[in-house]
Amino acid sequence: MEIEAATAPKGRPREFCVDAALAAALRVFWSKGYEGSSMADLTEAMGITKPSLYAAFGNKEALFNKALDLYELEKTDYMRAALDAPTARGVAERLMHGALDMYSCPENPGGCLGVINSVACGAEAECIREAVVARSAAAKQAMLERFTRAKAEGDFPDDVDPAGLAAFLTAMNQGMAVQAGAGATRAELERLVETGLKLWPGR
Amino acid sequence: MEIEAATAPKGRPREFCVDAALAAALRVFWSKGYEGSSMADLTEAMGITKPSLYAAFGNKEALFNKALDLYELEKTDYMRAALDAPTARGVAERLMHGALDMYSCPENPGGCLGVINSVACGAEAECIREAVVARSAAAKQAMLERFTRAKAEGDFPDDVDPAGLAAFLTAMNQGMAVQAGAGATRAELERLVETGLKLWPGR
DNA sequence: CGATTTCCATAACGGCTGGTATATAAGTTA
DNA sequence: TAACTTATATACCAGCCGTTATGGAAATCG
Repeated sequence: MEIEAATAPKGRPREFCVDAALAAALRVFWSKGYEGSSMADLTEAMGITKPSLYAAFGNKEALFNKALDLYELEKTDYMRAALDAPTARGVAERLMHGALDMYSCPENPGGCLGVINSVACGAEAECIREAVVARSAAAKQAMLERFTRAKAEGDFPDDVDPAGLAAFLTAMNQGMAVQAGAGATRAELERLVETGLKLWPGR
Repeated sequence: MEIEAATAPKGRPREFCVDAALAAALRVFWSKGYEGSSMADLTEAMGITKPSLYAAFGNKEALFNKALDLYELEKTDYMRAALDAPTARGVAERLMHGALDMYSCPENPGGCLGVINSVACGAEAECIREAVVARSAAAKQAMLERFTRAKAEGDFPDDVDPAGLAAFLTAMNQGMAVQAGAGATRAELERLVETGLKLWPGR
């Protein structure tokens, strides 16, 4: 019956924290990409051995997908929050500033996990790529819907279309990610954001 | 003495065309990235065996650098041409349309060789990454100088700075590359370019 | 012609890849 | 205590990685 949380894990309890290990794995994937991260890199960073990793997470691909879930959960929630801004300009501001904070946070690896793993890869990582691309497509779709509403509400002129604006904002985010991954300083990214917002239509 | 071109290659002549093989190698690197391209992939696409490859090009890294030279030479010369446009807006137009044509040409692999290999990689490909990043930094620097001149010539308002504009255009290019690599259609990229040019300051 | 030089093809190298089989340690339940 | 269940540690697997040694084929030079 056991309605309460399972208080009796029958066998020997594991000696490591699954969440902490997953967070460590995320950092590795984030800085080296899926293909560039070897199992040796991962186990060393996670502080566990290979059998423990396989028992807890399945395999490398499953581990990546769980790391991707974690990434979306705690690293890109600024995106969801941004879409709640009252105006299209507010959305753009929150989105760019959120990206800026994330990409220039010294505790994070440079760049964006999604961009890193969606550009190109060998044959065996193709399914990873597809998974990542699908997620970013969903994000772009949400932006498109938000801007369609914004246009109906008169947030920007008639001669700019919502799809173009969504693609534009996505491109700015991706460009920031690439430049951050290439070693751009926070000041440089700030200039980029400032320029992008200066060019943003309306207000 | 031999002032004329060497007409007497002493030993057995090679049976393949070096330029064609290099072009084939470029396509592989361009679609799979440096790490994702195995020697087997390369030799198969180039139609030669591994010893021939090593004799003609050195090793994988040297082959990549030569492919990168070829890429810059014949795939990104639109960038150099763009900087010669009479106005900053002309530069932006040529740059974006040039990128659009290249990224949506069905004969090319999707994406940008530079972006693909500058985002992240394992330890052994770090030197490749640095080489690619250095080149794109040079391109950005050329753009910065062009826009500094443009500002002096009054091509755009005082409240936008040349560095920001260079970073912005670079970001647009990188965003297009990422989206093209993720499977965006030409129509989608056209919308992105159109929007970007609509937001461009002045005129 | 013979000698020399270079290229091609086969096959192998050590090392690393992601993934496991086996044995032992560390807990719980009875 | 004995029986059971699960985690850990070591060692290992087949397969691929980039790279190279070896042996023979094809050209020019003397």
